[in-house]
Amino acid sequence: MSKRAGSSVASTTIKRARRAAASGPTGAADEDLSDGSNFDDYDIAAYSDDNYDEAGFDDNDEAFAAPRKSLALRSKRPAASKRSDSTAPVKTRITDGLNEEHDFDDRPAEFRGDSVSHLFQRFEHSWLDLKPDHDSRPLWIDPKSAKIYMEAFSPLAEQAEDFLIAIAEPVSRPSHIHEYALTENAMHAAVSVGLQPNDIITVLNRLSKFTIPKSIVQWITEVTKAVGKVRLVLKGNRYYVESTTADFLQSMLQDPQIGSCRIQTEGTAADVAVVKERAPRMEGLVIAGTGKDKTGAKTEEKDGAEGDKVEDVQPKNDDDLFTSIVGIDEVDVEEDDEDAVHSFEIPADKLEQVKRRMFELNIPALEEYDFRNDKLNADLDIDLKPSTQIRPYQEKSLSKMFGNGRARSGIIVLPCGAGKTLVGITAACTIKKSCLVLCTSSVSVMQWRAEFLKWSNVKPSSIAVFTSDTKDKFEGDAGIVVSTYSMVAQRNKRAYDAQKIMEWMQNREWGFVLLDEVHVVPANMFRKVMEVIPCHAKLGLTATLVREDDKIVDLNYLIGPKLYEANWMELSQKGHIANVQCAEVWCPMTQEFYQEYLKASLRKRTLLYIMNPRKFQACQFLIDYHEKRGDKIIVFSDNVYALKAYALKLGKAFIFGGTPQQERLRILENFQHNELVNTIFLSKVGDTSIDLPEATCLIQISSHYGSRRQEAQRLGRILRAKRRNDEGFNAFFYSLVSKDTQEMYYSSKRQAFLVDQGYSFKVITHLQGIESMPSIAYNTLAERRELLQEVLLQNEEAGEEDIGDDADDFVGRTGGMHRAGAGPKAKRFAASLTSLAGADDMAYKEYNKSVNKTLTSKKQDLVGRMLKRR
DNA sequence: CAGGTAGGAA
DNA sequence: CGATGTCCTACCTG
Repeated sequence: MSKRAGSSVASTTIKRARRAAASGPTGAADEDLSDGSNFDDYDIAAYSDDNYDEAGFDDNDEAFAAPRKSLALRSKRPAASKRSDSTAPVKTRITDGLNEEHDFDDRPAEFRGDSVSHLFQRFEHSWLDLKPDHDSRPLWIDPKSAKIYMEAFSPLAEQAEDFLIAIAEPVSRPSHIHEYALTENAMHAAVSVGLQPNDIITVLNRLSKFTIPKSIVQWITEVTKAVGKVRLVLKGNRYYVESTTADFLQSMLQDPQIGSCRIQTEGTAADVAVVKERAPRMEGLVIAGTGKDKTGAKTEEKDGAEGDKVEDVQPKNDDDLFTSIVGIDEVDVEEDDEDAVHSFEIPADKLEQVKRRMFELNIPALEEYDFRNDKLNADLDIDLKPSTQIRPYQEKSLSKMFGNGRARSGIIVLPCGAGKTLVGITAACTIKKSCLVLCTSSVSVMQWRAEFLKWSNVKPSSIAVFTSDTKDKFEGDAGIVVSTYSMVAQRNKRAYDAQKIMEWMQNREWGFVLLDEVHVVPANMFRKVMEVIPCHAKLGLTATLVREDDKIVDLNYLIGPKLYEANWMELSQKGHIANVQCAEVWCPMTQEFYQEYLKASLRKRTLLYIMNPRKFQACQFLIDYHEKRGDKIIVFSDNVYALKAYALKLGKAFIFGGTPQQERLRILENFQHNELVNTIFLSKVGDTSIDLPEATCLIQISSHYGSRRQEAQRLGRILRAKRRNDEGFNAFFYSLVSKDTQEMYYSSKRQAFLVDQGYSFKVITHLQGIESMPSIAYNTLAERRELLQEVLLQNEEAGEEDIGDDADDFVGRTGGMHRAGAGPKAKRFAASLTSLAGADDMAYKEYNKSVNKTLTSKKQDLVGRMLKRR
């Protein structure tokens, strides 16, 4: 277990280079991003007078009055006006600006060209020869950073995107220019999905505006050299490492870590057992639910694609797409495989170790399950109901999984509400073996069971539920078990019957494990699941493949490569998920609150900016506005005190962790069906593990801690809303932020994920008509003072408790003990799988910079200190 | 059903 | 740079 992720020196260098490149604002390539950096409007003077309305921009657009900003900034850039060829220089400007105090934009354009040219050298690409017909080719490839920029407006964009998804990791996909990164993981995944390195290079070359740089070609060749040569298979409940070339296994066994894990069979140590076997092809396999309607569904999906210049072939299905671009015929990718397969055995408990080591050695193990030829495990009688039709993108993701007739392990990333469950169920119906479904909460356990019964014809007695409440077994030889991660990963004492079930589960061979919310798996406890359950194939499902620690890369060897990631914007355009208008509402602090804020300790500040009366008013206004429109509104607050305070003041129902199950159901029932209940308040419970009815409007009142996952998950709560597709936007997402507080920092961080998915956040500094709203709360100074007193009192109480706790700490509090020294050291850096889902994030740095730029010196000090303190 | 314990998330 | 505090979940026991 070497600490240093032991990739080769070369790859480390590439990683470093990539990291350096990633420290630029990843999305800056697209003009949408400049909307994200709207801090140029920042005006610190706003809170010195209590005049809330003056800062407003009365640009009335739908419900919003949003500032039209930053256009000036863009036009100030030098030759950058030609967007398509200027992405890199823009990045440079911002990146270097972070390290230096001066601001390039202050100088006239004609001077800047010269004085900063040295900064562009790294990104100077004019030496690359554009092809004569470069206009019709959509890709720019940066030889240094291995980033690819795609012109999303190109006629070939759709095809290019299919290709890029397969070979690279999407970094940012706003409307015009999409950014992808070529990474080792993506390459591994591409090859394991069946593409050959040469084909990748060929297609890239065809789509690129200039001949691919040598460095990229070399890198691709290098990285993919060993990929796909080795498989990991489960046979008769034993794990084997398998390859078509014995040499590979021999060299792998030279590695001490892997060699020591090998189970010695009879014969000399150097001898590798040879098994005769031929890998099956895709032929004959039909993914359930796709049936005959395949072409019909495809045409619907493809109708956005316009004329194709390069190849005049309209691809009929996914495989054809590649071949039509690549120009190779139905050549099986395993053509050069020999019929003989060599293998050696490893024990189950060394599985993770071996997989990790292989991953480090750049020989990622393919995990494929030849389920059609598995005679040992009983078949499960399950099929999709005839009425069930899966959508094109769901089929596409599954075709990645079953591409060669076997089931590959891997991860499918789909936005919430896009039918992840159905993808999982379809996969289970295709494999038709015993299946284990793992979820994070017991609510979703029940949901999964219900969905299985809804979409498939599986017998209810074949689906067992295994939680602390219910401990079933299924009837017959094969079946489905739905359970929670913690149930399976439990390492403490178990209840007697739970123990029984666990033994039963461990002694059978699972054909298929479905991992819901797979981003939780890298957590220390949950990864244990992988050792405990013997399974052939694993499929991870998630909407947000991000974590705020660096563990997301571990999924590469814990589960497998990312097989498919959907483009949110595309799904939204095609009407599969709602079209959401996102907005950030800036609420100035009132004078008296801000005074306290500046004095207060870190903890008090949180409450102060959440309870900001202006924010409350904004919330009240938005609720009123959307209720009148007939929207169903969910209000989120992380802070329970604020949640209660808001809800009680507005007379709305609220649910938090302490709400009993009965009452939750009652409230949700009312919210769903009662015309009079259109708004509910939710704490963190709403993020996961509550089956929320459909809502069309979402308001966040406290959004501290920059959790991108949470933000995306909350947004996902309204993606299902599709009722009013005719009106353009059919869902609304508001973040209420107290101006000039730490909230601004968190907010920008949280938005990074969604921005990379292509969402643009409008900034609202003034809500039209708020001052004329009759029943608006806290409109008098007296009321606000009273609220302030209450908040401060609340803080006092909390503070006193804290002192008590601290005193206990000296004695040694058990609560704090179990954490001490337990956690592994997590560092944060831009790593492959992370950035794949849009994890690279720079917004906050820009924020700091531009804030300071606009401040007067005295206040700059103040705010500077304030920002540093966090 | 309450209370305890353990764990995750940022 | 690590510990921090809070909220929430799940499990088990009495």
